[in-house]
Amino acid sequence: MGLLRFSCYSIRFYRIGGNMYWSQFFIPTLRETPADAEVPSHQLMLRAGYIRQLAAGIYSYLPLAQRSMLKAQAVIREEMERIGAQEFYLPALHPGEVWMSSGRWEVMGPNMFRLKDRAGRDMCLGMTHEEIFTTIACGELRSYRQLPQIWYQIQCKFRDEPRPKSGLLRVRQFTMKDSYSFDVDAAGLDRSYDKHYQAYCRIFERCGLRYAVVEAHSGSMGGSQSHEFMVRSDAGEDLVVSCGCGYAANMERAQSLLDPIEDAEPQGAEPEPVHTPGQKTIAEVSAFLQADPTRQIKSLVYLADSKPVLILLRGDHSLNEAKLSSHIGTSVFRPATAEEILEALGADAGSLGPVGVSRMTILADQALRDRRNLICGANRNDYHLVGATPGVHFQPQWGDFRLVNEGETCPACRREKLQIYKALEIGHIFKLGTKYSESLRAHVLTHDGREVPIVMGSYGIGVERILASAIELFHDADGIVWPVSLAPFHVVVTPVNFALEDQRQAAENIYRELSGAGIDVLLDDRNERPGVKFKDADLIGVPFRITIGPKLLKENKVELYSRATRKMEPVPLEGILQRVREVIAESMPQARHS
RNA sequence: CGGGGCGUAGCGCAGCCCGGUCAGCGCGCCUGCCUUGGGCGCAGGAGGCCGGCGGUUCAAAUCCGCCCGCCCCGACCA
Repeated sequence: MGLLRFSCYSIRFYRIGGNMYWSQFFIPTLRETPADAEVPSHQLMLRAGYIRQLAAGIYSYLPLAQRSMLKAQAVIREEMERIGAQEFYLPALHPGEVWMSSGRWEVMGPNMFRLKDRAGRDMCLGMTHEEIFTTIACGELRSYRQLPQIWYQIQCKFRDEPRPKSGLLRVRQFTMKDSYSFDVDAAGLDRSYDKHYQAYCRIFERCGLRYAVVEAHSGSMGGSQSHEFMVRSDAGEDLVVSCGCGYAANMERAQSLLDPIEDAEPQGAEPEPVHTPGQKTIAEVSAFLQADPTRQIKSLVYLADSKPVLILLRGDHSLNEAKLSSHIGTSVFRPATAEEILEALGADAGSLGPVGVSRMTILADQALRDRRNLICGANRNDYHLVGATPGVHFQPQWGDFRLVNEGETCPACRREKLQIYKALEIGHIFKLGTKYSESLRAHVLTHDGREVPIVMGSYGIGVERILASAIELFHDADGIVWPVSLAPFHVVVTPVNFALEDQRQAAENIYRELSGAGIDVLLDDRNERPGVKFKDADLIGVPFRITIGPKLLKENKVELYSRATRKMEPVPLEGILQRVREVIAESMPQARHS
């Protein structure tokens, strides 16, 4: 096949060699949607013959999918090379000890595939490659003179997801472009991070995606700053909080402004216990005491590193566990059980509060700051306290612990209301800092001879998610509508009746002419009725179709059809290459970022 | 890991409740004829140890038990 004629670096970024006759190319389309598929990208990739499932969250990529994967990867390679990144290829099979030295052997928990070799040594399948790249850096990078470095690879990752779902959107084996930057100081990291930010914008723009860049929570990666690249989609599992002013953040990280609340003077100096039999939820207490939920304190007990913590929120707010995790500096926490709550506070959930609590940490959301005369549980079943004032009757550590709600005020422009939508994460960039270089002892000497840990960044793109999100964004009732840059073929040549000599000759001539000019062409030589061929071409999403029919052919013309616009235009045979070049060029997504 | 659902031909499904001419339908596939501008028509045909194991029974796709797999919701998720 033509692909063999090119080394991978000589693939033009929008073209893959190898052109095919449909009757011989493996495109197992399905007339009906397989029952297991729910989201559009999954349904269409199955129906259009791109993928087949092997097991839960494990898919085989058929030739069409592989061609689109290579197209996406070619765009990625070009843009990574543009920022000076160097391509590696690292093992997927790792010795456990590397992960033990970074501490993530435990942190990754059951999400990591683990196995033993014949000698009984712990091994695992890589979920990501901070440890491995850092190990190389550790052995080889000694001097600031060698920095900065940006290293990357496009390689498969393994994660034993608790719940694989939605076709290629959440899987257990997938392809990731991961890169890592190595700098001598924070300013260098800022530059490497910014390069990646720009490169990612260019990659996703060239892939034709509509995306947003949001502030993100860095999670178990550690590190100080992080952005996610998100595609708005109902198939997504993340929530993005955004504002018309440009503010956008992951739900885990998002903040908002609240309308001020004026509290009445408390009746007395001390909180007053009131009998609230059977009133446990905020709503029940609210109704019983005729007090708005905003006047109540919601008290939650968590066990963080096995120690109980009391968390206070405004009655109508919800806990944001990502923010809690950042504040307490551990991801090892969980809600306390009923027994643990009773032991810690002497009452059951529904009657909990901070007043008089001394033996445990009290964390309070800043929405409660400067409030007074509030209602909270009394730590005595069926009793609440009225008139509690933070800072007076209890002394919490203040922080941001709440989930924002739609319609609250944007923290950036301070004027508009926030929107919340579902989104797919297609890329994520992190400033790691020295977390891995310290634990794995990757140090360099500075200009003035000091030994410092390398300052690192880590950057990922889910390649399959580029394809899946493109399909989520661009499809219709008939099938996929690929951006030209990702389509497995640019053009399908469809003679209405391939058995007729004049149509066959015209088709083969066009096929040869376009292929020779570097265009990816599929020739539909099947002995099928035209309707079948049109339906299949629409389904697999080829951006342009050249239809060869008897009437126009008599005038030495063929028809150029655009999958996206569904417009048809007659084109003279002798001008077809030129016209196809034009329409491909016109519809090829361009990077807006410089 | 909790809750729910499903496993019968390549795909989509019926049959199961009420055991016994139930191995069935549509699409796809093969052969022939026909047809060729949006999944055409006619005729013939191939294909399934009914997810697995065990039990009940004269008899099990059907009832019971265990296991496995897959999907959905939740938990979880760099």
